[in-house]
Amino acid sequence: EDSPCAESPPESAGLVKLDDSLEEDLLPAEGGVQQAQDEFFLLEAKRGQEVVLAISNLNAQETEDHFASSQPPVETASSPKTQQKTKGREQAFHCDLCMFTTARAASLNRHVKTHTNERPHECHLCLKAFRTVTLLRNHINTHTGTRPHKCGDCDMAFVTSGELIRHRRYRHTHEKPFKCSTCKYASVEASKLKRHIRSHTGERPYQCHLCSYASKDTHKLKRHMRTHSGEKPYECHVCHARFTQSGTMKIHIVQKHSENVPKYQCPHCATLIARKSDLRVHIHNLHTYKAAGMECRYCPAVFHDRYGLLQHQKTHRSEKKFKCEHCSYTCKEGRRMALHTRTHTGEKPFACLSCSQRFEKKELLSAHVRKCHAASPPAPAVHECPKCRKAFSRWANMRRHAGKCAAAAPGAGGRTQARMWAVPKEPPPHPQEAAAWEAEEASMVRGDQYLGEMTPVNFGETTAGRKDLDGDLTCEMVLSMLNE
DNA sequence: GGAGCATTCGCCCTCTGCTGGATGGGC
DNA sequence: AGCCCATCCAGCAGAGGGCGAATGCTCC
Ligand SMILES: [Zn+2]
Ligand SMILES: [Zn+2]
Ligand SMILES: [Zn+2]
Ligand SMILES: [Zn+2]
Ligand SMILES: [Zn+2]
Repeated sequence: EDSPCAESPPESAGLVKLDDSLEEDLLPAEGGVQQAQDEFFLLEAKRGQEVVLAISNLNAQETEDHFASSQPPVETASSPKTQQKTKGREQAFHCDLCMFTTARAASLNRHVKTHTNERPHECHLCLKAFRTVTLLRNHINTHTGTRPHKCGDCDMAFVTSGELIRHRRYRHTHEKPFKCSTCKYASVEASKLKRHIRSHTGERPYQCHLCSYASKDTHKLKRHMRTHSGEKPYECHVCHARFTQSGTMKIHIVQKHSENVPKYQCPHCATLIARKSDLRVHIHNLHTYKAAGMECRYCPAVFHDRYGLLQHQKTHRSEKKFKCEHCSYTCKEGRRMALHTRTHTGEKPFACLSCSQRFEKKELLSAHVRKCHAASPPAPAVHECPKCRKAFSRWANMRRHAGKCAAAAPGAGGRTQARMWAVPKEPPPHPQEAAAWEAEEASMVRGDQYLGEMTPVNFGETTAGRKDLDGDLTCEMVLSMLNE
């Protein structure tokens, strides 16, 4: 019901960015294999084992999840969970109505009640019913707003003690008992570690039934489904444009409906660019060393970065070195002068194949063909990348893509089909997006030296201008400045 | 049989970053 | 009069954080 049309709650105020990620002194990869044994082992040895086993258990646990969940997102794994209760000699108790199995009769009895929906304890305020009085009491507390377990460090309060403990770990103590055995990630909840481990294994258990996409968690699949349904749940409250994701709308509002829009300053030229990723594109296209030199259009000078080339070419602006010997026409390019000379010589190199008329310029010929020999007018004009066969509506955009496509799949021989979500067989170590940032060849500028510096600059402003960008102005700070 | 924990499920949020269509100015 | 291309922009997927509630389990 509450359509997420409006702003996000000012939740991000207390956004403690990284800071305390001082990365300790744990040795990185090699020493980190077993780094998990620390004081936690002493306190909770049992859970420590679970954590260490997390990766190898993942598959079995996952199939269990599918059994347990009401609608399994993927039907593929009908793998048996037979082995799990074979530990004891006592026989297992099976539920007749579902796959539930347990070693204790009492547990089975309790479980069966979940099928019968037997809920003797009814709320007198909303008529909802519950299995036990504890659950009823907790429910009534949500009506009355009584949350007996209050946090001592903030003003939040909770119905159960477990919720309070978890809250304090998230917000105050930052205790993260579940540690990844292959990297430094740690989480408050086991499910978060499980989700994280999928980024190591590449496992994607949640398969879209309409396309080849599969995701690593349910929310991403749900979000993906909007690409099939066309649903756009988020609406800009100013111009009523709609968006598929909240973050996209947020960027829209900042960029279109607020003044003093934050910009990112290129560290190599005066260009200001609205989006950080576009600044990356800018740096990649204009400030990256190209082994093959590029020659100035007007003189023999050669450059290895496009920005230098463009700057240089501007210095030719007022020159007119080429003068037509038949008229007063002047220009600065020999190539262009050659075209002009045709107007005097009458040369018409472009012939129409249909009617043998000849034209002096290519544009004239194509205009003629359009007008006189228009067979099928529209011709949607699909341009295909020669390397990956992906189709583009515009030639220029295809070229832009093809340039990267070469670098992206160097040895693949040219058959990197569109973008397959089939589970990668050999999982990438840790597909951090920042990796794509590397320039393919020796770049004039080393990529990593920007990542920390690309802070937006607020301009058109008195003191917050571009000089005091001494590294500490984060995007969040700028945005909060804009909000008042 | 509860009470009182722990564990799991489910939902929703934010931040991040790349991609390619669209646009507009320069040549 | 077009082409090129740098930038704008929305689409969309990546990772992770936080909470409410159901379910499981152990002990009394
Ligand atoms: Zn608190
Ligand atoms: Zn990890
Ligand atoms: Zn799909
Ligand atoms: Zn708007
Ligand atoms: Zn620049």
